[in-house]
Amino acid sequence: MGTYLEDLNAPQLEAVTHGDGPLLVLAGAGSGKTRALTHRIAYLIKERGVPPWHILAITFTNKAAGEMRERVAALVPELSGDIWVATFHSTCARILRREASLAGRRPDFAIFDTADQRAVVRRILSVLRWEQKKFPPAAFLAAISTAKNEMLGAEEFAARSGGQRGDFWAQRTARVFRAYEEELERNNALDFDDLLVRTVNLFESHPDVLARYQDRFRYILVDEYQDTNHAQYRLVRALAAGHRNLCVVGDDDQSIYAFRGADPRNILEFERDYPEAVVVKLEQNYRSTTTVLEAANSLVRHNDRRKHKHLWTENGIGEPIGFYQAESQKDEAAFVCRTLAALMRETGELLRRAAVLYRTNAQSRPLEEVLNAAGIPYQLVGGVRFYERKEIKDVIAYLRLVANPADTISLERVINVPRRGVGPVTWERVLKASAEEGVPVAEMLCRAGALSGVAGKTRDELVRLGELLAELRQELKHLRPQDFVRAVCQRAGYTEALRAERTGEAEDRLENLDELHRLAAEYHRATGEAGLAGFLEQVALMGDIDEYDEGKDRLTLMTVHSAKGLEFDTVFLVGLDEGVFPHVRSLGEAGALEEERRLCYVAITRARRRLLLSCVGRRMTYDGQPELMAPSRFLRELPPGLLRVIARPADWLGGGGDPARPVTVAAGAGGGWGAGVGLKPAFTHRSAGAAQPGAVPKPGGPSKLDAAPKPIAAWALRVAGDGDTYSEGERVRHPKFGEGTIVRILGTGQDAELTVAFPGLGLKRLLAGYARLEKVSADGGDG
DNA sequence: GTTGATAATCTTTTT
DNA sequence: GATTATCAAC
Repeated sequence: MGTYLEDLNAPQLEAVTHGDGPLLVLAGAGSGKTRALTHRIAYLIKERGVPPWHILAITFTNKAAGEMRERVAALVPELSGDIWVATFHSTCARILRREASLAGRRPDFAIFDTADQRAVVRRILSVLRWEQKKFPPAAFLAAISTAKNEMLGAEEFAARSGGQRGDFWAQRTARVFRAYEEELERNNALDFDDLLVRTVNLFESHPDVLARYQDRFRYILVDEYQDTNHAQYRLVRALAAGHRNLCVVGDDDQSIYAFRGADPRNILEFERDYPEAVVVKLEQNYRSTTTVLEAANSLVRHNDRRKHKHLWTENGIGEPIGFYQAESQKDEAAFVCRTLAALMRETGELLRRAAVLYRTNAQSRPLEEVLNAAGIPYQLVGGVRFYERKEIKDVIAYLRLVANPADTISLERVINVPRRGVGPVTWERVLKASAEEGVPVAEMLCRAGALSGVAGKTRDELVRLGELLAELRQELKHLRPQDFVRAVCQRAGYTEALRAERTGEAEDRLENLDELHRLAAEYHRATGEAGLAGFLEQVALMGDIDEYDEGKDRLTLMTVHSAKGLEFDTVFLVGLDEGVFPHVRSLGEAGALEEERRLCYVAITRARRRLLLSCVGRRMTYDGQPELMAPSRFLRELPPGLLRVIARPADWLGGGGDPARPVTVAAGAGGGWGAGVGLKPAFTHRSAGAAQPGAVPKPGGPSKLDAAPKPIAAWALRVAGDGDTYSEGERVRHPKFGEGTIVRILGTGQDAELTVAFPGLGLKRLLAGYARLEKVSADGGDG
């Protein structure tokens, strides 16, 4: 009893691990809910003797799935056999492929991502001759997705919208919806929603199939239940109907995916569907300090629509929440850098225990620039993802064509990459011929010779491409995924064209292609699968390559959405400006604003020990005009007493002064902000936090701030150091760019921005305080 | 018919 | 700041 719970020391968690039957766990942030799930799995296997293959654990991201698998493996080293831990989408894809093969149908469907969906709608609009400006594809896609989440097909949607006569938009949407479904069918493709919907339809219409899966998955666990949509709810309901051993874990305060169809009804319907369900509330937080938690509680109390919950913790007060009002995004980024440097110096903080969170991906750019200039290693999660780069998408498109010659969207992408002399007109001819003859587009290419109006070099190139794809398709059973990557890169002339460019950018792309090859090889090693279906599925469903390098000490940058489920010792939450966070698009509607607030709640509760907030106050619009923004209302919703305003970045952690002395300078700065917000320098914590009992919930370790100084990374010394001064015309050496000449200096001292001309590389803008510049003097100083 | 260049247009969040 | 619509030149 309780064997697995020693580290949590919470009796009510036993209800989660040992519980029978339907189990609804309402768990607050940092209450160890994911750990409770893994312990439940361990308990089932070790003490109940449940064979691992009877367990299905559904997580929200692939990353979470990987982590859960690792944790279970650590708890049950003797594990024999596989536990199915996966996201909803990959679970469904696997089920659909398996059932398609069993039923003798094609299991090789493609999975269309958002970009593919948009391309499909664009094509439909152009056929219908509707202007994209008047009929934005995104609007249709959103409506279609909503309908699918509600398990409505195109025909039902049309019937429903026909009932509301005169509804212009609904009727247009119905038309696009129908054409969209036909186009996907023609392409032998499913979108993200289809994966769920088709699986639910399969289960609900084929009881025999469902019964097989019910028998296989006797214990079902679902994490982040508050983010499930209706289709996911139906899926779980169907699967769990057999053995009713369903354990769902969720927190309504962390529901941040309403835009994607997440539906709070699911938690309510859970108690309705399973009247015998045991409900467990986990309200003790094991993650954060009291300060962090109070801030989070105070914020989320401003939401009306929530179940009452009050998180508490035995952890100590901890450090105050830092707040910095920046002048620009660059200044904000510099604040992050210098604060990190100070932290490292004072506490030996590790970079990988810190994260910078922001509302939108676009906010990462200035951060990256400054971090690069400072030489601080970081890891960007999400953003311009690996699989979204052009060269990767191109090669993937070739691969998809090999696997599925009907994939017009992919062919449209690469038919003229590299240049084959194909423009819109030729493409239309290929499409038309393909449709008329009922031949998949890729196979049509082989017959390009018969196409009227296509001749000469263009014709030859098309035939060659068609034959290449056909040849590779013959090899689907024999070649490994990485072989296809290589074959496509070389034989389609793709790498050749890149090499011919001879630019730095092309070099990067070639490197990325090598990386893709490596990933394919890794996939093959892990699964032993030949062919492409599995690899392409992984590519489509995996948001991000698992560059989960725990070994490297790097700062993490990501959106708040991506951060859900993670925790960091130190969290910077940047861009707390009205219009950014909360986002402008949410300001009109109360429900949307509450979701933004929950999002902010999620961000705050990622922090274990230290939370640093900042706002910018102005933003550059696209035409270069600065636009003033008010500080986020969320700042006003935090208890002022918990905040400590940081005037200069170095003031954090003392920076040479008395650490207990409140800093007041910035409180009144900036347009009308100080008074309105009511920030008072009321901070009375000692930031050195000496010997507060339980202040640091780190088991066995020394308290953070009074720990002996650890070796300081080179960059921290650099940032903290006084450094040199520079003058225009001076020669300097950069570790990466080599020698160059300073052509312009803006600002003074460590904050100066240097423009340096590097021969062959052009002009680079560097920050004096961060760039690892050496002066190139007479003695050649290599020191 | 295709290509290159210039002009215009928005910016959430993700499987 | 990056992607897309439009237009003039090969």
